[in-house]
Amino acid sequence: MNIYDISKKTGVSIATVSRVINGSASVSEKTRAKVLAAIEESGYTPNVFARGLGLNTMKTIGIMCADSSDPYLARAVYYIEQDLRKNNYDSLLLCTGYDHDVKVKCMDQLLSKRVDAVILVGSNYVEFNDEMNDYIRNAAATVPVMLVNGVLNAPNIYSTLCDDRAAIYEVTTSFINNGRKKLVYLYNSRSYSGMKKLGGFTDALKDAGIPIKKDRIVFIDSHNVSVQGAKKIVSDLAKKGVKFDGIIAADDIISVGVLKYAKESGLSIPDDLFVAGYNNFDISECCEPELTSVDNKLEVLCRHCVSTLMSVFAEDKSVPKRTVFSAEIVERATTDFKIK
Amino acid sequence: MNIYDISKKTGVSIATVSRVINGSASVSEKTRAKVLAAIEESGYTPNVFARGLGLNTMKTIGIMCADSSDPYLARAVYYIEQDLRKNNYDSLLLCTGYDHDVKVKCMDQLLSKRVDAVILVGSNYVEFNDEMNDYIRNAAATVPVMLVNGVLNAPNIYSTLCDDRAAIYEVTTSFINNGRKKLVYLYNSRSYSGMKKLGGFTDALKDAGIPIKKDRIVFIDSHNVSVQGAKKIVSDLAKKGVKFDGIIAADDIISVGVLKYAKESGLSIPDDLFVAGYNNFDISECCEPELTSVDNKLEVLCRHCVSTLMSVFAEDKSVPKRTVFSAEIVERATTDFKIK
DNA sequence: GAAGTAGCTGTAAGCGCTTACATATTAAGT
DNA sequence: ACTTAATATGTAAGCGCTTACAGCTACTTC
Repeated sequence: MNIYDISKKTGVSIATVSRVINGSASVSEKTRAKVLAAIEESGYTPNVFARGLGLNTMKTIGIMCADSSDPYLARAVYYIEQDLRKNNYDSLLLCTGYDHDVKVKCMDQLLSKRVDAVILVGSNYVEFNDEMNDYIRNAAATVPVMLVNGVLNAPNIYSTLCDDRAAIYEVTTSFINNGRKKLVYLYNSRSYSGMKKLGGFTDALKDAGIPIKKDRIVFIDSHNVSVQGAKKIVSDLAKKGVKFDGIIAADDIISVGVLKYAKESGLSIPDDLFVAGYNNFDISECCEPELTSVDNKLEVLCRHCVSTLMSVFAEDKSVPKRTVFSAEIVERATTDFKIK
Repeated sequence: MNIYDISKKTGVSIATVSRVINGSASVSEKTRAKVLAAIEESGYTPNVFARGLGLNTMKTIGIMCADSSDPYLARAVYYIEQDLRKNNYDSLLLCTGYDHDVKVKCMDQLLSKRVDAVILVGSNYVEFNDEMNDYIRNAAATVPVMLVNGVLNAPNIYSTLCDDRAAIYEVTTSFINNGRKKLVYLYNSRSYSGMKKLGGFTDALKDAGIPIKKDRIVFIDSHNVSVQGAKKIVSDLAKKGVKFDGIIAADDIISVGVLKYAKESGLSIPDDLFVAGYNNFDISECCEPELTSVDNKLEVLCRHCVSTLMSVFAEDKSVPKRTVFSAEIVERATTDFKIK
């Protein structure tokens, strides 16, 4: 069952059938109707490979994310896939992990599949070390590259992101305004966005005239990013004699570890300790007490990313290269911000 | 840059280049090396569309899941994508939602993309009403269909699943053996697997000689499957005068709602109330007290599904049509099973 | 040394579609 | 009725690859 069958069935040439399929103009209404009826009746679907050969596109977008089982990234993938499909694009998903070489390899793989664009989901793709971003710039020479939560200034690269720095700055300032001066920051990513967040924390301290101490800024490597891992790290910190009355974490799961530590060591939250997380996951509502967190507007970012991509495809010249949204602080029971 | 360029560069015909690319035999070592070197040097990648036209496959598998932002399904997608890629297959992801018509449409879309197989992830694809499963059987006429957590007996359909019925039976029996007789079962899916779980619950009651009461078996529709939604449902149940000393839920998130209700109404867990969930999500470790749950071996299922698919591709005649794994009950602080 | 054989390699015919260009049809203007 | 332009359709040349088949070379074997 191919285009020739439809051609025979209707008595028109395959060119006309093709025109109908592609919605091209200059086909008479009568012919169009006849062809569509034949297609409908026979259940014919054009062969995508042949189509791809001719059009050099298969209406497929490559989505790269480090780990689609991460609730944050999973949600992003979901939103993106939904919106892409609404626009008649399919999604080729690659979970790359956090290793740079794997990312590069995956990018090659996507490009070799001739995807129409690549969407990089998550702040971990744009490295702070800019040389490592060459693979993204190279890709952009072939297809548009969309960054969700990452920034890279180069032709054909578009960014949609959330002002993470401002959000952490605000959280930190709220802690300070409520008398919490012994602050600890726990972070798990040295990506562009990870460093921005960290900057938000240190800037807030600076602006409040609080000295920045190295041992209060703790990096947690990926295999310790779990409830138990984070709990142990806070516990170790306390054992080392570090005092704290407020802990801000770059990811909710880390904060939950902090809560578990607090419970175990009899700390009362929020009286003895303020805790805030980031991402506003489901878990921030599941834990006890419920967690103050930063909602970084993932759905907004993702939808905007897709709509931007569609504008790029439409060769809309006024497409913004970078769009920044504001995060929203969702206060729950682990903090008590009297002063705003 | 195409196969002709490589042909020119090496002085062999395109047929030979093609043979090298496809690893076909009967190419001399010398020629092979020369061609590979040229490919390497020029960074040539075969055009997948042309390849697809010739071979009628693009080494792409369609993955359908209702909602990749659901932590359970997200993890499944992750495992499957990983394993598929290890086997040089790419993943075309479609999040279909729970609406039957959308599922059917998505299946068509996948088939029209000429995927090499379809993997349906999640128990919601196989409907208890068997007529509704025709779309799956039809698909299986074209490509192998793999079910993760679903069963359908038809040619070219392969199932990998977990014995959910046995798991719920065991949990329920453990509740009963510990003196909990006023049990409530909360479920959110009438899929094949959902009905099996429910059967596990009722069978356990039957075998223990406990009468089954309708108002203790509560269906929660999808928009109430959330912490707050579940909390309200339990609260309403209590208001209606239903007494309970044990609640078993078909999903962890529902159980967390139960915990929130218990806290609010001053119930002590596990003394006043046993609670068990299902799926053993991250959240079961985040909530307070930590949740007893059923680990249904998702990773095992997914990896087995992919390896089965590879066997199907290899035309291995001894591929099992159905493989059942046992779930594992992970006891945490919301129950206290003295007797096993 | 002729004939047969095994191992490589090349030729060319598709795969099913798109589209530039040529041609046929129709409508409009005089 | 006759030209001109606009519209509708057909023809055929690709797109870049795979692969059946044919052809060539270099060995055997008697």
